[in-house]
Amino acid sequence: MEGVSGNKYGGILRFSRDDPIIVAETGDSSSRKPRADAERNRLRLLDTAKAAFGEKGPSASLEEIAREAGVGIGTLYRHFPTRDALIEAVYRNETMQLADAAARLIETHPPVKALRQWLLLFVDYLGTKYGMAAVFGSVTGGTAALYAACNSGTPEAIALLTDRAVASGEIKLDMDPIDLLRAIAGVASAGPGWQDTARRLIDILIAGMRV
Amino acid sequence: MEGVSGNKYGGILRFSRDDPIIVAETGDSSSRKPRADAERNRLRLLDTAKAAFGEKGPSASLEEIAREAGVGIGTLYRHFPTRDALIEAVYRNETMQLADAAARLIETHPPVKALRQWLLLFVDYLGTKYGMAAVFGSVTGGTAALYAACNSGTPEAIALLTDRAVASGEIKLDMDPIDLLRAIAGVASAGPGWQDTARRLIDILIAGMRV
DNA sequence: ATATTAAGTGGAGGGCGTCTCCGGAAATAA
DNA sequence: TTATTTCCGGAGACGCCCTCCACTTAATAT
Repeated sequence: MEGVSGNKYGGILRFSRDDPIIVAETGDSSSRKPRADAERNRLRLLDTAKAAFGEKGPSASLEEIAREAGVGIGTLYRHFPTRDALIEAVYRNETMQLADAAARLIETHPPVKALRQWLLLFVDYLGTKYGMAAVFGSVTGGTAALYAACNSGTPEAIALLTDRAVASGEIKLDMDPIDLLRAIAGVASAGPGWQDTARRLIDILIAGMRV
Repeated sequence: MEGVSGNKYGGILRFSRDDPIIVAETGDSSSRKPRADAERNRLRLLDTAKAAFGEKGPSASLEEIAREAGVGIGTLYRHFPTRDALIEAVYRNETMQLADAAARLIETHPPVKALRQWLLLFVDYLGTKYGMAAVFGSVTGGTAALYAACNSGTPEAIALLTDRAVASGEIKLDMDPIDLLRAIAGVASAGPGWQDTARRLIDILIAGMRV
């Protein structure tokens, strides 16, 4: 499992180092002000990458992304040393909305209904972002990419929802709740109409978790 | 649907001796006996590819497969014009065992138990064939590969099982049963220990389908 | 305004993959 | 054996990943 050295994407199976991405001006006092062109290029790359992943899935060509963004391939790699880093950066913003929605649903809905509602939102979300769905089922990206894409509050969001529902005594769940998302994303590889299937699956899952 | 259409060479996708499906024998009596070395190479390729997919997933290098099989890359492409064609050929035999198991379970177990038992078998199967699990969630291969890998009786097998369970009035299911497999395969992208998760998921699914 | 300097740029290049093409080898039929 | 047909196999064109480093340029110091 770990020894897969023949992988053509050298960095894919490595976990990303801690967060080079968030700018977070935590007073690193000594240094000079960051260059303006660097940040500009970073944003251009993110924009282009988002579009590319959206329409070609997570294995879109990085060279092409750089070309379309009008920067050299070296610049892309400087900003995002691995494909995972780029994917993570792209979807970080995106998935934050899901996390926010979770907080809102918790305040306005009873436990199980909130959970169900959020899962439905998750399906909608996968629907609007083809690349996103692919990331979840990705083989190329594997676990690393999955975790990366999730590290924006999604695990916490669903954990919050399921914990509350469990605490209310209405459901029981003896597995990592993120696997519910994996299961849902699993049907996203089906053809058109998968969203209906996904929604039915949600109801099955919730019914199956009820005590 | 459009994916596998690269079949410009006739008859390439013919399968081995006891395959009643494709052979179809439409009186091409005019031609000579197929060459022995061709069939030999085809089998060597299948063997090697099975091993390669098993340990490196469905994106294993075709060049390496050809090299290990001791044939030229051209020969590989002659027999299997696309990666999907090779994957399909490899897993056709494999999945037939699952279909057989379904028939057996139907005769020896009550409806729901048979279904559950078969799903557990499916998990075991994914476990022994890493490549197999990857195929289900594959992006590279996409839908085409998925369908290809499934076209060996797996859809029929699970349809049989679920139909029987539904007919018995014990469960209800308003979706393509193959999506149950997709959901299960979805958690296979998780890290080590995913098999336990998958088994718990099965129980949740079955509980959720109960009327 | 000019010099200084370190961060940032971009593309050439090596390695590996996919896929096509076709001259030549090999097996079958006569 | 010879003729005919099928099949082999690797060279070659091209794409992608990723590294490396000579050069550029924005931010500072003078």
